[in-house]
Amino acid sequence: MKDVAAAAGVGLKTVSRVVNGESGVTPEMAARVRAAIEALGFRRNDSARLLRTGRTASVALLLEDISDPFSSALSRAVEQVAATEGCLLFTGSSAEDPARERELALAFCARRVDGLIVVPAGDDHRYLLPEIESGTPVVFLDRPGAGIDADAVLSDNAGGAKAGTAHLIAHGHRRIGFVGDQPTIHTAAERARGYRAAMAEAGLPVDERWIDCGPTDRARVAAAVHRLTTGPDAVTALFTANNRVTLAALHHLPADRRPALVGFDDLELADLLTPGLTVVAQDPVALGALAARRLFDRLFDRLAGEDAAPARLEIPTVLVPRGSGETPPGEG
Amino acid sequence: MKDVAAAAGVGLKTVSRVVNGESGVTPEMAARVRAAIEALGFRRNDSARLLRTGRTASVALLLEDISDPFSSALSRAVEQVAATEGCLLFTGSSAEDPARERELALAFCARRVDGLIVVPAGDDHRYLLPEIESGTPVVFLDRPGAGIDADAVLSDNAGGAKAGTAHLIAHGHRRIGFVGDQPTIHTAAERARGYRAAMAEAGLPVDERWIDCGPTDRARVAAAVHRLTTGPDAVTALFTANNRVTLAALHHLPADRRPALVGFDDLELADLLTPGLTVVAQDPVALGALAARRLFDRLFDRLAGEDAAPARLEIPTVLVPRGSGETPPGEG
DNA sequence: CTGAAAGCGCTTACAG
DNA sequence: CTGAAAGCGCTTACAG
Repeated sequence: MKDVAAAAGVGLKTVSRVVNGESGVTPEMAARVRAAIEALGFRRNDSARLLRTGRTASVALLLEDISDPFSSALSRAVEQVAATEGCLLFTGSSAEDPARERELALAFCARRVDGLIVVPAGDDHRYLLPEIESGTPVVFLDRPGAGIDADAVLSDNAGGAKAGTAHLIAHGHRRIGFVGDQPTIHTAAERARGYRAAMAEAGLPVDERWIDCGPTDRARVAAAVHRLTTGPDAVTALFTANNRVTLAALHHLPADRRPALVGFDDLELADLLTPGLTVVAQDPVALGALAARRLFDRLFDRLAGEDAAPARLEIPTVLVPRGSGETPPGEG
Repeated sequence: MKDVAAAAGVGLKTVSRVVNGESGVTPEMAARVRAAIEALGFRRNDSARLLRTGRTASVALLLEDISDPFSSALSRAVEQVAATEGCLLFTGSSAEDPARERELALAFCARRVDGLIVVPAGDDHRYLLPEIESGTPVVFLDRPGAGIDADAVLSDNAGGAKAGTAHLIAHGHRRIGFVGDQPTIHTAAERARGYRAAMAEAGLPVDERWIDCGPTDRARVAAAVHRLTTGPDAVTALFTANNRVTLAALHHLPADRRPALVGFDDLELADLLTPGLTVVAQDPVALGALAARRLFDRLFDRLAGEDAAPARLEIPTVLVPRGSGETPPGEG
């Protein structure tokens, strides 16, 4: 910019004005500046501009793993809202590792992103308190933050699991297995709660052995599914409480010896399986968009009165019957 | 930082030294600085630091659509390499719109990202020449850049399509349809080339009506598939040249009246369909990782001699037989 | 070991 | 309409 000013024989401020399209520059002066810009191949350094301005026009989205379809759908939705607000988007994956989550979150904050959306991996987010106090809005997504009173945008996990379980009950099942993620994970706990609520509401007893929570690797899920679906006490239906569990269960149980099955979270091609896979579908686009809107509302102080308090916002789920969840107990 | 220096009663440089863990500070001095940092809740502003340093420790990845599984797998791979190099990652989606691609790419460059990886949407990338000349490395991914001599990391599209088509030929097919994306798209053209090469190599004639390229929306693909698979001249096998085409074809053709089918690009659950879906699988993780490594090699001048010339790097594809591509002509 | 000065590339007041 | 000065928050080179 200094070079451009020198080449055009004008002051720095005049170059700045031309670059920013501000009014109050004689046409001939502007032309001279533009010629110099062209000749020198000048492009404004936005990082420098933003340093002076105080904002960085960027937000960060911290995910569990961006290659996961759920995460990438969240990303797209957040990106779209950010673009509307003139912001670029940083993304990062914690790989479900609390230390990495923290490291990345603080790295984003050190860059002074204008806001941060976090899909939490850890169970203690107090490290973000100084950031929030110093004015960086933080919104938690998919799971609430821990030890911290901040906005959270979540699926109606309990409601969805309850609806899915009730659907199996409505098709005649009484003995229903629940295979889920580690109970320390908020979504897993909520979904188990929904399962229990549906059983209780139908007046059905729950044998604790029907509930199998833990890591979602293939081997563990296969073992759980095998245990639940064999022997004299076998369940007649299965509620698989997340994507990876559902996938592992489908692989372990060939279609011809599969109990009724409802999964939490939709899968591409789910409708082309035989039978089609019945799921409780989340709406990642709505989740991501709402989280982003909330973030910008906070950033631009658009929240007034009681809206301004940290809130937990829920997005409903939708039950999509496709065949696997409508099989009566006998056929299993 | 100024405040910290004042509170600790030391110079700016001493604070800087403590923050950066540089040696040559008396323990008691360091302690005083650390106390002040703690008391004031100071966190270094990396954006300012990076302005002085000249680098931004960030790279950008410009995708077609991050919510697409292929794109998000690329992202994850790029992110992982970037993390190794201490860089954060910007991501953005062009939505296959050349104007948006350009706008985003230039916005990233204006932020002075250290490097840019682009999955091209447009057909003219000369707008990036000044950026490359001024020292920002650019690597094209999945498709080559146009009008510009830059690195490109691609799948072996022609080879993959040739292998997929040859696989159908090996199973007795002579009349094979090819349904693909718009021929202006590099990958689509390359895959069509591979199809023709396989047919030529087997000495089989190609009826031009067997090749149907165009937009990949459901309606158009359904029409194409319908036309190709009905009537006296129906083909006995179909090569669907990308993900969306394969998906649309699967939806249009129920399993019981489906010709043999090989798709380009893998799909989750493809192995659970009946029959399993035979595909030519790309390796998005290898693609993304190689592009990122190439970018950093350029950034850090690790390329010597003839390696330094802009290159086109290819990643092989893998044919995964699962059933749909091994049906003989009679059964269609 | 420590710090005052200059500067990264821009913008924000403020005079002319 | 135009520009010189000061400053965003840090680091780099240089004295002490």
